[in-house]
Amino acid sequence: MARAATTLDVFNAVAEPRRREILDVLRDGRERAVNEVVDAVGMPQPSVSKHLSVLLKVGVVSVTRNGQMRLYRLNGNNLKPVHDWAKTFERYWTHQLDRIKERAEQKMLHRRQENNNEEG
Amino acid sequence: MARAATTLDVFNAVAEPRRREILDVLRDGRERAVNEVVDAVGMPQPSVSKHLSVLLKVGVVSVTRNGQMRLYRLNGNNLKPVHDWAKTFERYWTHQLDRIKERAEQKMLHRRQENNNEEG
DNA sequence: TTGACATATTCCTATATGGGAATATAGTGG
DNA sequence: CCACTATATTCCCATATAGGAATATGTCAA
Repeated sequence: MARAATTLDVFNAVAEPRRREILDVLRDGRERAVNEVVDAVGMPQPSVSKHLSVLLKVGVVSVTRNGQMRLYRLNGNNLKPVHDWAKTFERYWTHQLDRIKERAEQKMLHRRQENNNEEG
Repeated sequence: MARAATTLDVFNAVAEPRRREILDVLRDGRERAVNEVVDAVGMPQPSVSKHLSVLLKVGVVSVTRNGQMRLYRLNGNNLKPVHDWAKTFERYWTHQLDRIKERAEQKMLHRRQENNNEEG
């Protein structure tokens, strides 16, 4: 099997830096025409359209027609799974001192185990 | 250009569900031999080794030799960028009521604008 | 050395890009 | 209908998988 489709889920969709850039532009919640996004990120229009298409498929943005323009708006709540997952590792950077302490303790433990092995 | 390498950054590395599964197993911070991970996730050993290799390259795990075993340990703080980025969209799910209110207000605004356009 | 165990690596293949260029589609105003 | 603007789509191609199978590498134990 090859790599999963970028349109499979949010994790795959936001793995692409350009797409995160686009989402950053839309972060304020205001809807924007494709060309506004193009100007903001400085990528070719077809690229932006393609990326927006991926983001649309995973539901991270929604689109509305307005004349000849298509207004894209962020659907931020669909990024929650990414946040939630990453948050389960929060203690690794929140309680840095605790972690350092833990690691030191584990090292001590290992030393003891190794000594035991050598002795046994 | 093709899709970016999974070893390019953390976002690409954790886009793969199997790798997130492996990280979940290591989340408690205890180091584990490859076979322990294999038993925990129920994937073929070569797959696990490959995934661990990717995770190692982006620095999300570290490895230590112990006899014929290799003990992998989570390096959780390297997941912080993912958390930090996702967190910038936090208001979309934290202040749900506020968001609903905002959207309602934007709709009103649009209606007014449309009316203005029709009138003008 | 030999056998068993733990891991990593190699091969192979189907698949999914992402970018650039060119083009198609569609709505607007005249 | 025509020129113009805004977007989407199509083509083509180099590249990077992820999985399965088979195999190599490394280590321990007797």
